[in-house]
Amino acid sequence: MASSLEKAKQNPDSMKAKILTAARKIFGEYGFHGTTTRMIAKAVKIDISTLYYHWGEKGDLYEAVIMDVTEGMRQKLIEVEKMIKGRPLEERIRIALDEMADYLFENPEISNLTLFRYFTKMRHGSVLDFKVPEYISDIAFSMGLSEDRKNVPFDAKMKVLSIMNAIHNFVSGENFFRPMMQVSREEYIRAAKETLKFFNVSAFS
Amino acid sequence: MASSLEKAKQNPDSMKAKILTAARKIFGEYGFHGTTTRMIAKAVKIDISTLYYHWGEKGDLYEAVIMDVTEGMRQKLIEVEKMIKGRPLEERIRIALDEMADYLFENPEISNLTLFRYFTKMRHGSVLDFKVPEYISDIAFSMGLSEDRKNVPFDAKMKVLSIMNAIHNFVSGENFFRPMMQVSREEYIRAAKETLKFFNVSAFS
DNA sequence: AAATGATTCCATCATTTGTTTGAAACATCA
DNA sequence: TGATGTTTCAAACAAATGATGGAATCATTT
Repeated sequence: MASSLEKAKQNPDSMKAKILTAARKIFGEYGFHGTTTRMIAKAVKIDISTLYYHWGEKGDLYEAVIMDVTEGMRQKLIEVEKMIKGRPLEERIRIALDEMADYLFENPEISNLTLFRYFTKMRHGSVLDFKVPEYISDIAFSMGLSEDRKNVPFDAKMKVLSIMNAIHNFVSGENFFRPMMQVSREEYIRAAKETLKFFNVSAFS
Repeated sequence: MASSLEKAKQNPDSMKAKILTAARKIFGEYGFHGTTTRMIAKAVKIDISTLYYHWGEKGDLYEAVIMDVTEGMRQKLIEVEKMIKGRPLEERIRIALDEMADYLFENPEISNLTLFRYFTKMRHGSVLDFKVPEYISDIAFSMGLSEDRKNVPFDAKMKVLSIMNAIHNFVSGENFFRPMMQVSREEYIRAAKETLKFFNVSAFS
């Protein structure tokens, strides 16, 4: 399925991979409709037809981007789950929030694209909305909100959604919020993390 | 400034107002770039040139929409502030969350448009990013997070942002999250409110 | 070196999209 | 009624955008 994507990621210097990387960033900033194939081609400094040669139509490239960031998140979540295994709850929460925030602040397109997907209607209905439910359940289980990894209660899922979105909000909102607060990036990230902990640590105690 | 908008809102049956209402909804669903003037015209069942006759260019209509929803939020917040005045903190939080959630679930375009604005770059830089800081500060003050209405500490603003965005997330995310949870709208709204209270009540105690 | 296949670009097309023009329909009021 | 101003629509335009064909370039193999 993702063999085209996988091949592209194997060598990050390949044209296909470079296009994907640029597309990730630009789709993340402007959204699907706000992005033109020409914008992406320009960023990679190639002709637009080269882009089409490698990825086909715009929608296919977008789909590849979504799969790419989804896979990145999945990997990171597995990594974090290993880090926190066995520790006491409060520590688990603190570490997980820290790690996820760092990861997303370094890759803000992930948050952007994720929120885009949650909140925007695609003009031609997107046929690509699987997988989210999966890792929401995984996180819920990993946080001890559910006995059963597969059958996670509705309320637990809502909590996980709330936490994940809160992180995404601070990451994606940086460009809007930070100028309005007039703080440095470091200060902003520090405060975002603290705010996240403020709400989450007290809630799970 | 908004006299054109005000005039339109005076008579909700006026063509100008009908266009505005449709624009609110469609811009909310598809975002600025995802919306075409033709989509809006079609929704109102008028010719596209009639739309231009009343509102001028797309960007101006969008701006009017943003001002409209912003004003709606401001009004609602004033209303809520009056309702909760003098009550104990926990009650204030519960009522405020309930009220704001109800209001936004009834007017989801507000949440959509708000989040869009926070997270999306406009291709031609939007010159319209005032006012948000204002009412963030107002809420912080009203919640007792700041002594001074005008000079609200950074961390308090971050908390308010976090709360407001959490509500917006559930409202705007309904179309994505609810099918994935397989619950009714009522059930979803109930759970959203409970989740909001779960995080916020414990945090402020 | 020649042949083959892969990659890139230039030029171009068809559609969509933002916007305008000008004439018709409608309303208002002298 | 007729004249004047307002609102509406059909038609058109220019620019932007998604997409493609074909020639040129580059790389690889024989």
